[in-house]
Amino acid sequence: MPELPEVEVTRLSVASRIVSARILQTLVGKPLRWPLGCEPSTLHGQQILDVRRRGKYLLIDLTSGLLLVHLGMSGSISFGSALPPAGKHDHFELVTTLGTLRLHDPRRFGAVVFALEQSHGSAVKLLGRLGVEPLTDEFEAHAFYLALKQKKSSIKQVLLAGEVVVGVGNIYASEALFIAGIRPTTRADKLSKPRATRLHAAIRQVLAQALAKGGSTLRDFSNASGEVGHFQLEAMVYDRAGLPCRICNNPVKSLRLGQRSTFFCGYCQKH
DNA sequence: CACGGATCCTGATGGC
DNA sequence: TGCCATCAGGATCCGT
Repeated sequence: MPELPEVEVTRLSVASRIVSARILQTLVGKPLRWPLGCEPSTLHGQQILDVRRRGKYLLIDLTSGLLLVHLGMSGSISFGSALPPAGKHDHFELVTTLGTLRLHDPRRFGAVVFALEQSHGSAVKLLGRLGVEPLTDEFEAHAFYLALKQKKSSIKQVLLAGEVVVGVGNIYASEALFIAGIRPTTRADKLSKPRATRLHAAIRQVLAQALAKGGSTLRDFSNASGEVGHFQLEAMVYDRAGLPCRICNNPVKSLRLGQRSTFFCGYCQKH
């Protein structure tokens, strides 16, 4: 389940190898979350200028326009010059002069969308409401506190919504809230400045650590070279319902918040 | 406007 | 080759 660290690891493992490649052919499989938004032939002959990331989106800059790639829940990218034959869950391929970029996505929550200009077009609307990048200086504790003051839903749902800060998915949201000692159900606008500041630091810590370890979620994840992350993050609370809290030994609790499984320690985390 | 719920999809899992 | 229900998850859309 790709969250920000996994998407960034994917980007790092592809970008340097694919930049400057020219697109020769496009293969489209079963429909993904959104239509491509152009004729595949539009891409042919274009050069790949850069691979960037915004939130959980990969942005592939082309000579004219860009491709937005989202891995959804089950998506992964592989890139190489001798990939195995496409399987039934391989739904998009860019054949280039430097190798083939392939999106494998069994559940098809992912997407590849073309946008002509970064400042126009429907595809770029996907990027319009995204919050700040958590691993840059624009993610700043006081501004984070003020933004939370505007939100009345639970802090966990605010994190997942991605309008305040991007890249925090269901796993890292539970983990960051545990580290900050905050109950997932606490209303965002009720967090004091010190607690918001602690959460700010916890989000950075959790995401940076996962990134440093190669984008290891708790489930399987492999980068675009097919290397599986050996360094499995040890979850403090995620998927540990009923197991002893690693800090206080009280059983980890679980509940559903916004249709999402949520884990916390009733002793270590306060409202 | 802001918030909450439904929704898309398929593989894994567990109950019977 | 057992069948069926449930769950997982990101982000958009729709109803209140």
